[in-house]
Amino acid sequence: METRSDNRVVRVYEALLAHYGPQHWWPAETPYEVIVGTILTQNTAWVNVEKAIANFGSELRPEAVATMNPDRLKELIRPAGFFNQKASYLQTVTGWFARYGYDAQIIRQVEPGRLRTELLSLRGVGPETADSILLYAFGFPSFVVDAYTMRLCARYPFEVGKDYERVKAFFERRLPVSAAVYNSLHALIVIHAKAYCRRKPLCEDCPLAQRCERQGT
DNA sequence: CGCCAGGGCCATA
DNA sequence: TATGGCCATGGC
Repeated sequence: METRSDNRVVRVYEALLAHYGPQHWWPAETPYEVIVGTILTQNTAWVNVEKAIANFGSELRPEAVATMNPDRLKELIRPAGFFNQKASYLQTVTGWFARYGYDAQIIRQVEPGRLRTELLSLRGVGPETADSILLYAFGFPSFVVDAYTMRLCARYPFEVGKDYERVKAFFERRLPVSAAVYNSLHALIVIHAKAYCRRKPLCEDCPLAQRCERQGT
């Protein structure tokens, strides 16, 4: 098991960075908006999340969502799909945020492992959502693994299984402990997947073409 | 039309 | 541990 001596992950990162340019996520104004986005985007196209986010108007604040009528909340997030469960999930994670006074600065003082455990205990927050909140809402160096990351691993190929925690550790062991790097690489993986996923011609110019067995998808 | 998107929960074996 | 059904909308 190579780790630091294994720079394949860094090479992929550098190739994607050179091809697509620096990425800075998450598209949101506040940490709470990131949290809302992580729930709404679960198995959902981002364009639909944007519609739902827009419906909130000035009520995209934890204080407003916490006390909002569930039926009204469902109506606001309807475009994002799965609105029955997601309305419940949103109020649950908002309740978690309330434990810290809705204060991102306070949360940033807490040990991230403890926050991760708390988040994972919430109904509606799985590993990807928890890591997205830690990384993109609060800036902790917690690498996010999503379906695109799994595909990259399978096709590049990186020989790591499909267990979430194993894949997460695989990347974290091979990258500098840096929220900026984790943020950038996850964003690049998604950008890359969107660019090449399900394209007919398949990528002659794919930045990973040298090693990627089956380009595209 | 059918497919699926920046998942997660739950029941079943 | 590991599948499979389920949730729901909108773009293509």
